[in-house]
Amino acid sequence: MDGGAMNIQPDSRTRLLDAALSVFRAKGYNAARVEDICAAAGLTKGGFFHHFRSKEDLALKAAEHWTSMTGRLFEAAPYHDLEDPADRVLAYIDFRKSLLRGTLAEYTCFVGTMVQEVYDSSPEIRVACEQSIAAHVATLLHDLEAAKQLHAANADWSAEGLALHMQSVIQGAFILAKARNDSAVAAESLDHLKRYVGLLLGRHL
Amino acid sequence: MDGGAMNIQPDSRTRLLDAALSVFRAKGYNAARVEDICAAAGLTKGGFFHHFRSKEDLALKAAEHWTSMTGRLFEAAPYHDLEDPADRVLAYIDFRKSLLRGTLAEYTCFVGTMVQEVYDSSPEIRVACEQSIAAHVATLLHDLEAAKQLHAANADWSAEGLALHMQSVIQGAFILAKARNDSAVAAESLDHLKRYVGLLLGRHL
DNA sequence: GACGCCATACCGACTGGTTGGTATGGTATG
DNA sequence: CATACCATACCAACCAGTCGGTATGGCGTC
Repeated sequence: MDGGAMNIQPDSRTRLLDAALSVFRAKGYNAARVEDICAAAGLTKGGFFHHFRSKEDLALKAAEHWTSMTGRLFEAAPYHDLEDPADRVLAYIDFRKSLLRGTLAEYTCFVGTMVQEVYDSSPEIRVACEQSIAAHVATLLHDLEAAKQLHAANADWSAEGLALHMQSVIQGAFILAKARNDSAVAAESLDHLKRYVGLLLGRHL
Repeated sequence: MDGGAMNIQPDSRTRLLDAALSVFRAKGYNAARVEDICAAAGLTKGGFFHHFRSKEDLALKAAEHWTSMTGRLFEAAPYHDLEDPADRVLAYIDFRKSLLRGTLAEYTCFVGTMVQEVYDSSPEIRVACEQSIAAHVATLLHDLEAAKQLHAANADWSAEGLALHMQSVIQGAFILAKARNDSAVAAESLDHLKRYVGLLLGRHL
């Protein structure tokens, strides 16, 4: 009977992790107070420190949480069905573009936001963010390698380098969107990215 | 006699602004303490609050300072000498790549770093960062428009959109470099950017 | 099935260090 | 002596983390 589906809410620990994702993305790591996260999760500080040793510990676990959340999201995305790996890569960009909905804190990247703030002050968080990005790059890499093999086998760029460049563009698009308070600039940047990848893979303008 | 060239150091206000640039870039806006900046400038808090009303006021002035510093840097850069505007744009990217030297805090973008942290909590700082980016984009725009006119007059992209995309890539490259603690990934991303811009402007691979 | 026992989960008051900002006074210069 | 500039000393608010205590529920035992 325990742990059944009758509970409307996820358990407290998961609520804290979800709250960490949204509060850190909205206010940044340092400006976010532990009690902000507690309030968003419907708990008090006593409960928080029952689940996590420290705020930094929360950040580390939240990065893992982010990795598995986004992992499931992209695993379930429709672009995997296409036959040509180049089409899958281009459809991945379209999918990223379709995610640019709602507020900035809702669609921007948790680890990208956090790592820029703490890359120098918390090596552990930096590594956690690096690994999260690496895990996402890895999911792209197979399609990208297959697409290169098929359409640009002898080109002088590597699939991994291009996958990283794609992440650069996406992360940078978020920064521009934040600076201009407008998601349109991010969408335009993804259009350019799609055109570039298309050119590299033999698609015309 | 005042303000003459005999002083080895710039005046205190300028030292505080310079210190703000480096300390904010290394630690982030929120984690940076006023006294950190004072120490870096060789002053105490009393002196700081003689020149700036608040930490936020400093951030606003530092963004303007950043704009004029980088404005001079790019104005003096060698890429303006090239005849073809497309070559100037490509040489701009090379120049950006040549700046990827030293520590991350030394070469990353001040306003890009700051805006990601405070875009939601301080509208004034966000606008200051937006304007700084816009000013830099404007310096690129003339060359880019001329290059488009010359080499891709009928293409279905705009010079301004491409200039913004270039900034996206650069900002994103900084994030990846921070996450991986390695500037090589940023350089590779700029290589991709150069190839893309080259393709749009009729340069081959 | 009542009881003792213990682990998990959570609350909320408290603390000790930190930090943005202030008050005040000293000194150099014109 | 007025003003600009800057140091020392200080304050009040804030906040991560602690701690004593409570509620709940599972589990073995008689």
